[in-house]
This record gives sequence, C-alpha cells and structure tokens, in this order.
Amino acid sequence: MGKPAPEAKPGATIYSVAEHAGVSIATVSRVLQGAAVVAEATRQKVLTAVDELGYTPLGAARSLAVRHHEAHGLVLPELSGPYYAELLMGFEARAAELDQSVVLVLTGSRTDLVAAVRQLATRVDAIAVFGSAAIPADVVRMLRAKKPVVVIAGEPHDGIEAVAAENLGSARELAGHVLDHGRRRVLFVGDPDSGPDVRNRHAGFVAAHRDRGLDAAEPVRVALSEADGAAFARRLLAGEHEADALMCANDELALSIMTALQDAGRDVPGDIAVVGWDDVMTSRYVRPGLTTVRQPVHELGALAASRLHELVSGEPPREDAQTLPTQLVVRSSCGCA
Amino acid sequence: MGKPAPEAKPGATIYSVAEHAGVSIATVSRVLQGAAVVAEATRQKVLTAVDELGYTPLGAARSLAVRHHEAHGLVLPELSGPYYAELLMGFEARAAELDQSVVLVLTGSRTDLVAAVRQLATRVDAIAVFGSAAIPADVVRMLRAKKPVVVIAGEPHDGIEAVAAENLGSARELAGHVLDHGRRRVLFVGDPDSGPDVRNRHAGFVAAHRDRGLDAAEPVRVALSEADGAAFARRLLAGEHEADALMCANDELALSIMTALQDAGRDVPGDIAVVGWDDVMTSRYVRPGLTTVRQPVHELGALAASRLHELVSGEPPREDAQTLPTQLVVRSSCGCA
DNA sequence: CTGTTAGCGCATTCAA
DNA sequence: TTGAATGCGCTAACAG
Repeated sequence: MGKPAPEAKPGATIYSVAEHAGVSIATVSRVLQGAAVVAEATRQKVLTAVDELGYTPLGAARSLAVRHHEAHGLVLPELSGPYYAELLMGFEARAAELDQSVVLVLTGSRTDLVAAVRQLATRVDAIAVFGSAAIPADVVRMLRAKKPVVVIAGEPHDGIEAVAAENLGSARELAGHVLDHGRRRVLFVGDPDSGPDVRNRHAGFVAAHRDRGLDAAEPVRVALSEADGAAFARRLLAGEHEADALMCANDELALSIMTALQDAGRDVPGDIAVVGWDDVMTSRYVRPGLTTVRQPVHELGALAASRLHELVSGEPPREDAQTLPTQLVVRSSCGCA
Repeated sequence: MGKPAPEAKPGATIYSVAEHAGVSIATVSRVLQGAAVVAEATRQKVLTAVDELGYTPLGAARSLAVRHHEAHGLVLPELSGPYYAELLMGFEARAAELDQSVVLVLTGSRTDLVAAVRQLATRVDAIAVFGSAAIPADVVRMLRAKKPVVVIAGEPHDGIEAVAAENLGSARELAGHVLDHGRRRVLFVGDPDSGPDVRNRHAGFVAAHRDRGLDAAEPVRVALSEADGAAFARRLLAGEHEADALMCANDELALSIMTALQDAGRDVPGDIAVVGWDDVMTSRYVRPGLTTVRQPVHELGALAASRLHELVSGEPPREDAQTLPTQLVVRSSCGCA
C-alpha cells in the first residue's frame, strides 16, 4: 500500500512562507513569479520554505491583483462523436501553450444555459462559443457585452468574430462528384437551420446542382445523430422518399443510414450512394468506405484559442470570417471503384 | 448584418453598481447572492443598475472572499475516442448540478505536466485525475498534498481515493466466454502496465484460464491506439504470433486489428476470434459485430465529480475502491452465431 | 537586491 | 432592512 499521502493542509499563504523564510512577501512573490532579480541565497531560502510548507498560491488572489483570470472559456453543445472532442483538444493544446486555463461548459447538460454562461463570464478573460442552434444568438450577444467572444463554426455577426472550416466549396465539390457519377435523385439529409455549418453544406449542394443546370430537391430535415439517421432510413425503406444518392450533413448520419440500408438488403453504392461529412474513424472501417470531407478540426480549436488570446491582448475583432480549408476524401460509398 | 453587439466594457464593479443604484455595496452583494432579505424596491433598483451597467461580477474577488474556487479540476490524458469524452461529459454534467465550474487539463498536450497540474491546483478546490500511466503516481501524490484528489479508473493508494469501473470480473467472464467457444490459443493484446484498468482486465484473462485449468499466454504489450493495433496485426500476419483468438485491451485496438486481418483475407471469427473492451460506436457497425464490454463511463465521471464535492465539503476519503458494474456485450466476433 | 504599502473587488460581520 | 468597515492573499509600485 505505501504510507498515506499527506493530506491537503489549507494554511500556507504568502505571509507564512515569507515569515518562514525570513523575508518579505514581496520577495516571495518575486521568486515565485520569476519577475525581478533575487539573490540566489534568498531565492533558495524561499524555495525551501515553499516546499516545507507545501505552499500553493491562491489563484483567485493573483487574478484579483493582476486583473486577469488567465483562463479561456469554451462553450460546446456536447462531446459525443469525435468532432467536438477533437475541437476541444485543439483548443486546450493551444490554450496550454499560451498559459491559459480552460474552463469548459457543455450546454447539453444544462437546464439553465444563460445562467451557466453568465457564471462562466465571471471567471474567464474570453470565451469561445460553438455556433450551433444549441446556443442561441442572443446568448452570444449577451456574452459579447461582457467578454471578448469568438464563435466557432459560425459566421461573423454584429461585430462578433468567427472562425470556421470551409463548407460551401467542399460541399459543392462533393455534391458535384456524386452528380457526376450520374446520380440524379440526390437528397440532402440534414437540417440547414441547425447551424451555419449545415446551412453552407446545403448551399454547396444546391450550387452543384445549379452548376449542372439541375434542380436540387428540398432538404430532408433531420437532426445530426445516429438515431435520427436510423429513423430516416426506415422512412426511406418504407418508400417515403425516392433517391439514388444521399448527401448527409455528417458522418454519424451517413453511417447509420448506410448500415440500416445494407441491413435491409440494399446495395451501397449500387442501389444508392451515401456520402457524409467529417471523416470520423468509423468512416474508414465500414465497407464500402464512406466518401466524406475532412475538416481541420484540431486546428479550428487552436485557432479559436489563439484569437481569444489576441482579443484579450487588445487586438480588434476581425470582420472577415477566418476559414480553414477542408478536404474531399473519396472512398467508395459514392460509387467510385 | 444587424447592429454591432456592444463590446465588453471593463468598468463596472460592485462599487459602481452600488453608487448607480444609490445603495451600499453590501446591499448589492445581498441581492446578487440572494442571501439576506432585501426590500423589493431596493432590490429592483439594484437589478436595474446591474443591467444598465452590464455588470459582471469578478469571480476571482468572490473566490478570494468566500475562500472557495467553486471549481473542480479534471486531468485526462487526451480525448480521442469516445471513452474520455463520455467520462468528461459525465463529470461536467454532475459538476454543473453542483454549481461547480470545470477546469480541464489534457496531459497529452503538455510538455511539463507537473507545472500544469501545479497551476491547476491554484484555481480549483479539488481535482480528479485519470489513473493511467500517462499521469505518474508521484504527480498524484504531489497534488494530494495540496487539494482533495480522486483517481478515476485507478485503485485506492496511500489514502488517495479512487473510483473505477469493474474490470476483473467482466474480463474473467469475457475470456471465459472465448475459451468456452473452444479457443485454446488466446492472446491478451495490451500492456497491463499501462494502468490499473488494463492490469485488471489482464488479471481476469489469467483467472479465466486458471478456472479451466489452462495456462494463459504472456500478454502482447502494445499501446491502446489504432496504429499500435495495425502494427500488431502485421506482426501476427507475418507469423510472429500464433493465435485463434485475441482479447484486446480496448475496442480501438480490437477494431484496427480485426479490420487488418480481414483485409488480409483472414476470416473473423472463423480463423480467429477478436474481442474488445469499451463498446464504442464503431463496434456496432463493423461486421462481424464486435463482442466487448460496456462500461458506465458517464456515471464514472459523475461519481468522480460527486466525490470531489463531498471531499471539499469535509467528508473523509474512502478507503475502499468504489466500483461501478460493467456489462458483457456479446455480438459475433467472438464466434457466436 | 529587498521591504513597505496600497489596492484589486467582493462577502460579511457588526451596528444602526 | 441597510450601511460602514474589515479582510481574503496576492502583485506592483515606490523607497531604500
């Protein structure tokens, strides 16, 4: 077992350390912040005292004195699926480089979103918010009045800065690829109103049709989860929709639909092509491999953290959308060999 | 576009609000905390002033005064794959219920882990740490000397509390299931030294053999990622190992190995059975479906958050491991129809 | 190179 | 029901 680790003792403050080391609190602060020059001898005395007392500075006191939290807030809808997790990893990594703590709020688990973000604004210097319908625009505006804000995967609005991955162009390319396989009854599966991302993917879908003098069908408005995909697949199999190709708003949807169709005896892509968006891990494992679009999600998170830091440092918000390039990943679910 | 959202104004403090409302700061504090009784008229004056000034309290000042951060720290290795994400969601959800902020540290992105957690201890009341080899025991002990700590997916050590999902019994059951299919050259793939979780799964593997009077083979020590699984699969195909079944330490490993074997023409489970651990999404989609073990990951995260809160509230650490039950999920990769 | 001192913004006694 | 005063622990001038 080993001996019990010493328990947390509350006591030690900068005063007790100073006293223990026989110096002033200013000196303690100096050696701990490495700010000014301190004689090596005193430095050691302080370090020893810190160690002996198990001193842990009180972040709140420092924040109050320096008038910075040295923390970034991040508001995400949830974390299921690889997309948000990857985004968060990118954000955290960059924040770490900038010596900023990360305070996370997931809106999915909140009954009172407004109170949660208001509370968040209380303890961070700036906040990144994911731009989905799960986080209403007026909440973002409310935040903006308190702290610097950047919207992730959204569009610049009312002077609120945004960062995003490219959607329209890649969606146009992807839809064009499917159409060029000769498919003529292509359905867009996903709700363009669920957020700027899906809206732009749908816009690309429409544009690809227009490019070829075709009319795009109305989008099938379903949410972006496995369950919604399965429900749609049932409706499709029941004959409610007619299609020889499906362009799904994300991979989760595409995968659950594709699998359901296959389980029902349909041939993908023979009978019907299916493509997605995100390039999640599963998309490489299924047969046929899912044709999709890869986003630089990690970089997107990192960019958000970088921009927050620059905004805190006094840089003005950017008016233009900062867009990261995406990449079409062609496998075989689209009809390619 | 809409009109620009008002920018963050730094000014407002409890003093400016008090002045604006014509009351004392004590009254402002009272209405904002809802603590004491305040006359409805004054209450409204204060609320109006708060609104007009766009007042956001400074969390650091509050923390300093109340001597609590009202925040929990969470230290995780990374977030790829559904396991940690789900854990984090459970943790965050429970923390939210308890009105605690969540400060996240991912060790994967840190060059100096010790500095990162030391810094973390500065701004939270208590810390949950994932108990893998990625986070050394002495780091945990160091933390323990500063703040209440609970180790997730670990074992109680030196008076440090732990919460975990059940591993040994389910592993014994899973390995037994495979052996009862008549497989006799079963390999455990994963490094028992990578953490208590894998160690216990391996122990169950060994126990299942012992139950049947068999000898368990030495574990194949590989890390828990897709890439490591693919590398192992190549070695297996090259004849470096001989096996008619693989019990993998997690699903990521199992999936990448299974797919690699299939791509090389091997029949799963005909030629070789493959089972995993975690029940990730992909495990339902692959063919054959992956036999695995489902953990209550969300609940595990929630339990950690609950315990942190109780420790902060003065409850003593528990000596015994708090273990959540797991569930064997039988699909067909094990040899079942 | 080091010590003294004055806030940082809030919660909270204690009086009134 | 309200206000005045004090201190939470730290940083950062300013003096020496």
